[in-house]
Amino acid sequence: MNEKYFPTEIEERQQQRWADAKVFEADVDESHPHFYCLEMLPYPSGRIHMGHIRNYSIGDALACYKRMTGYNVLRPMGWDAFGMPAENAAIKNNARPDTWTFENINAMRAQLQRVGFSYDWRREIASCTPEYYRWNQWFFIQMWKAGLLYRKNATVNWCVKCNTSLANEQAEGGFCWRHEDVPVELRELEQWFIRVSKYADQLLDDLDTLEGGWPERVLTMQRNWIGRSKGAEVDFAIDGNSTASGSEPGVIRIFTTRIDTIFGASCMIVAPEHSLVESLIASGNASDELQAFVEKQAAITKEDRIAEGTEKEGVNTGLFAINPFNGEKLQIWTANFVLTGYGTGAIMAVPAHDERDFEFCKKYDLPIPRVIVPADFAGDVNEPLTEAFTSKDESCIVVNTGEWSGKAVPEAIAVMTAHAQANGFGTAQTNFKIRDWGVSRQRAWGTPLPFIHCATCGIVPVPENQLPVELPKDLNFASQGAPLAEHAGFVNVACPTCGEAARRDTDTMDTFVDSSWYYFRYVDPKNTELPFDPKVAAYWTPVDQYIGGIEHAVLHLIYTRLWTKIMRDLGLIAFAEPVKNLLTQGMVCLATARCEEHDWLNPTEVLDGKCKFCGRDAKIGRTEKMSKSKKNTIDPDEMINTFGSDTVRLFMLFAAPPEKDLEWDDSAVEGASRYLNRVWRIVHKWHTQIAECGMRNADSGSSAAARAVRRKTHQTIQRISNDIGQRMNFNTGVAALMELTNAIYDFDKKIDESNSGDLFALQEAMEALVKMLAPF
RNA sequence: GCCGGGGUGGCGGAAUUGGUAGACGCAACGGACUUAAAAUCCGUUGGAGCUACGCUCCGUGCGGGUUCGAUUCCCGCCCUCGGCACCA
Repeated sequence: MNEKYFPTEIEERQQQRWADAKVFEADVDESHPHFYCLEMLPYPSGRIHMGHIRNYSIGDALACYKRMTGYNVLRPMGWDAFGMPAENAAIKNNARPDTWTFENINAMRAQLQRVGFSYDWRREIASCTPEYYRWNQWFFIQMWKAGLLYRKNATVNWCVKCNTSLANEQAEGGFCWRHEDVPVELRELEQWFIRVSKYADQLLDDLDTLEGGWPERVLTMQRNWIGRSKGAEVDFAIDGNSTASGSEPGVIRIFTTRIDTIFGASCMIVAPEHSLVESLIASGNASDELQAFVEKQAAITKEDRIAEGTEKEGVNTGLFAINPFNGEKLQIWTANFVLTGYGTGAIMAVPAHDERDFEFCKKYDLPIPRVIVPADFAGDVNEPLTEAFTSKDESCIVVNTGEWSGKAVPEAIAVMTAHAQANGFGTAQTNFKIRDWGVSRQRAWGTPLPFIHCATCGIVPVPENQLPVELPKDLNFASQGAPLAEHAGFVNVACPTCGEAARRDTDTMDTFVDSSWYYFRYVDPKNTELPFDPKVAAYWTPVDQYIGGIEHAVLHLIYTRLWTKIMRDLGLIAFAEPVKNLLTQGMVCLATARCEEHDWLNPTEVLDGKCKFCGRDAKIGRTEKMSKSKKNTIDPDEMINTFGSDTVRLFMLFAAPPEKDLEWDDSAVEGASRYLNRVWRIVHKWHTQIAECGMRNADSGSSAAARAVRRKTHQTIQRISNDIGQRMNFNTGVAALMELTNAIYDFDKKIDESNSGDLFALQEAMEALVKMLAPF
């Protein structure tokens, strides 16, 4: 037996047949259950890489399985086509970013088609086309009208490499999301913001409805990022006699989640940037020590100040505040660990029940009165604590707290908040870590903001019948300035309201706007009246299965959830969450190799542990995510030329469960290829005979061997349904098919060709095998 | 420090949630076919032991526990990978 199949030839022929038969095109069809299978759309960088192939192979297997089990499946693909690399290429070559982008799209589309992914290419979108981005502009105008979009002067994150401002989500930990080694600067800029705060509660609460469908860690990351804390703001009057001038009574407003511990307040602490400190210094009444401390803190970046292990430091301001609950006079300090930008920038320090406050008050010898004890507490409340008591047990009891003593913590919080409210010195308050989304970008290759600045009318939205505001094709990228602002034909317009000369907004939108709603456009990609027809969207959406990388856990995936809620409020859709099930696939990894002389080496440049170029030892490093800079990449095209796309896809689905990282292994790829050849050979050995004899009666003289193979066939069908349909464990599904193949080979040795029952069992097994292999 | 994942052969990983641990594959070794090689096929492959064509014991990070039975459940540790973290 020397037959071998030639994958490239077969695949090409088959792909043509699929295209001719339009098998992947799906439209609204109420007679079938529907399934929306979506993968995160790629940025058109120029080349498809293995990470893409893995992502789309997972989606393809699922989509194919769903189609085969009777679903009407929507499976689109598109391009996240605005962004920096195109603009950088334009600057470098003084060329047009659209030319670069579309060349890349064409190349990458051809690659994807060659892999044979089952996309409905009629629905392809590219976010940089006016047909697409006009709806970004339309959304912005709707949001502006609804008060969800506003403009303000703000301190924003600025990446010098991107040469633009960034949203908070894109500057996590003080570094740019695209340039992880570039710390962001802070700049004052007038910017557009989307009012995320209005949706903060929903964004958090609705995460509960995703439980089970989304990975726990993504839910956790989002919960952390949204960062809700419920508490109260309380005003502490500043003791008038304590100010040097005696003329400035004022208050300090603090935020606390534990108003029940207010009798345990030992002192007040404000941030060094707090207005109280500022005015104290301005009035000349600050001590030298205080002044020096504030200057010192101002010189330290926020990241350093909150870094782990930074010792708590503070200075007494000399002022006093009055505890509104018991009239106690408290010293007011300033300290490095109290930050502006969270809460009110001022706290009451309750050292007995907060570790940070404990550390601080211990250091500066401030009192540590205890006001919370466990329900079964039998000791002496006034016994000094050796550490903060921070139990979150709801049965804990409030003590030494006047009329509220003896109440359990939750009740104490409720009634004490009510008391503060009733007496006008406090209110219930919820704080969030998440901030409004700064969406302005000082770049030219993005969606123009559809607003006009008029000296008399202020900000005027472009009338909807004038959309899209198109990006000029003749921008000058050679100049060092901002191409849009320098383009007179773009900038200078008549005000739509008064007709006087006015200026267009010359910033563009964050590209995360494009990806926040793109998969709604797929359902109705040619619509010229609306972003999409709500009726068509009602059929296909929400997305049944979304597949993509974990890196978007708090970026894209939080923005798109927000956008969905906004679209719901605009009446376009009727649900709050866009994605029912999320799969975050692991990375594709490979060992790195490094030579002293030639730095990172491609695996093909290492021969027997030596560098191909100089013969020095090539050190094999850790396996890491494939990346160009480390040269540990494998080119999908090369692999497909050698083995065929079916082998590459089968290997990726078989080598690891989808959410785990996958280590590239050449031998295992060959194993996948061997397996497909094995299937091909056994089918070719028998297919003529089977085709000739047709279906046989299963009962006629079925042998023990035939019964065994039939049992295996049906067990395998059961396993595949479970592995793909329920668990999305493609690796065990492939293993099941390999077992069935082995069983067929066993049977092949025992088969009695004159026994029609044997032939039937063989036909049934092989037909089932080939069908079940199709999704992979 | 807090919240999640996870720890199983030489390797990637199974065990569909309390019922034969190591499926399937890779690598390795032995054999068949071949003048030879490739390809293919067959066999062995967690460890130890034995009176050895079968059987016994030990084995799922460590120590206990529940159970007729534990990789799976409970208690206490260790390690590891993510996320969060002076958030008041």
